[in-house]
Amino acid sequence: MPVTKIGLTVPGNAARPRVVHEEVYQRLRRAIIAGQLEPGRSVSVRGLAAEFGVSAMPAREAIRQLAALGALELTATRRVTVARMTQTKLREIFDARLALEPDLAVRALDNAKGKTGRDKLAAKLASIDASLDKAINRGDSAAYAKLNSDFHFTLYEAARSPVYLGLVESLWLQVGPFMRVVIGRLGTSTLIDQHQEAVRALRDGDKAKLHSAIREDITEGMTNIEGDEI
Amino acid sequence: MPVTKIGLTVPGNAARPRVVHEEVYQRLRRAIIAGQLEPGRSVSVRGLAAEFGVSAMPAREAIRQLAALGALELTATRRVTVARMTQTKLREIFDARLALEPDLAVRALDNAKGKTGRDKLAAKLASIDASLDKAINRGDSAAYAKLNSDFHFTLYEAARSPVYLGLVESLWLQVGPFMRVVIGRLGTSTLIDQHQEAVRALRDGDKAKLHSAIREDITEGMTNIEGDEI
DNA sequence: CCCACCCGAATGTGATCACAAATACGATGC
DNA sequence: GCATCGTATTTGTGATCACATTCGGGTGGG
Repeated sequence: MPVTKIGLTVPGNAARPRVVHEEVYQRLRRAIIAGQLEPGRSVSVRGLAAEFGVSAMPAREAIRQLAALGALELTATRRVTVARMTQTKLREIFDARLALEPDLAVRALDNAKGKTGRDKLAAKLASIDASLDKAINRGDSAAYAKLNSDFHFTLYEAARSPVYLGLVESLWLQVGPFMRVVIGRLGTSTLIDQHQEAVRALRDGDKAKLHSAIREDITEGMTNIEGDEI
Repeated sequence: MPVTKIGLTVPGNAARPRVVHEEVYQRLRRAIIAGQLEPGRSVSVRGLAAEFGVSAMPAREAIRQLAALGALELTATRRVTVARMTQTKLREIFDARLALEPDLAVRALDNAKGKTGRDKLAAKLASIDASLDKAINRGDSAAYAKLNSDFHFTLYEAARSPVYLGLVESLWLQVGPFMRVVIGRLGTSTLIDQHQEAVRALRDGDKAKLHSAIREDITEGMTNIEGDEI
């Protein structure tokens, strides 16, 4: 029976994703990176479809993509869950982040056109960092997680290095859900803000300092978690 | 209605209960890494399904996964092709490889239990390398590409570092198709075998030497390509 | 001879159905 | 009260269909 369901292509819908599965993928991806999904939480095709008000197909494709990137885990019985964390895996992720993200930040600096370009990017980052500080002060760990990812990826996207960016995104997708839990457990009080150092280095065009600031930021996050229960 | 009774679940089936889309994904993935697919070649759902003798669904899922990893490119019109290469992208991939693969090789060394463990792995690698030399001597660029990927991933898989491995696989998936073209164009005569150095370092347990051997191997591949037509 | 147009074939996407396996949960027996 | 079993529900997977869009190839006009 032909149905020809309408409503999928809304007339006023000028939004970027012209396909439904892409929209589902992007929303789920952002939610995971921002730490809005609890590790181990079950993600089902039909459940996701219902939550987004779409049919099963787009949900299946979004899940398949995120599973390929390591954000979702496939259990032995084909069930799909938000990736859980282990000590060794966490160590690996941080090592890989250290190997990639400082370089990516420097690429962003190299890519910024002149002092004005650097200042423009620095201003954007400083704005995010200001909101981040507010989130810290009010102990809002959810907002913290989201703004922290915003800060890093605003910087990284300025590098215009799609390959590197893809690798780093994959790492954040794997660690995102767990970070949310950890931040919520630790509270935000112990977090020292390394971002200002990075913004300053960006303004000054100081590659070495920017590199070490990002490295410090990652290392700090690691030491805060290390030895924690998983 | 009593349906699932004992006996329907095959008792002796300890082998991983594979699913069709997984099988399609693995075969296509291996083909891409080994450089068996020409860049820019169109990959259609129905075409892939027909080639593997399956229906459209498994083909769709395999394509979606490989697209998420950057192995397949989605054109503006939704068509899917094997990823093409650009100079900047190539440079990025090699930089990322340099940032990850030498460390991953050292992890494999660390992970090998004692001298016997290292010798066992080294023997396996030496065996692959011997086949690789034969491929070089007879100018078989297709076999060269496959054996080269076999050598590297045999080493990398021994690291038992799934996160790192996933990142590196993504890089090889992106560069694989292009490597095949380049190797075919250059011929294999100019290729110096850096693998023996790596095998020796592995036997000796010399981390620094292994690190530099892998680094050299990657750099060499890069210099052979650099300035080439893309 | 070349270019634009047009029509049939191919393709991606979404929707829906069938089926087997796994899970959840309540009933049953001890 | 507790363990065990059976049933109902949920779930992943594969298959197939409908439809709009895009591609390819040939034709007609210049």
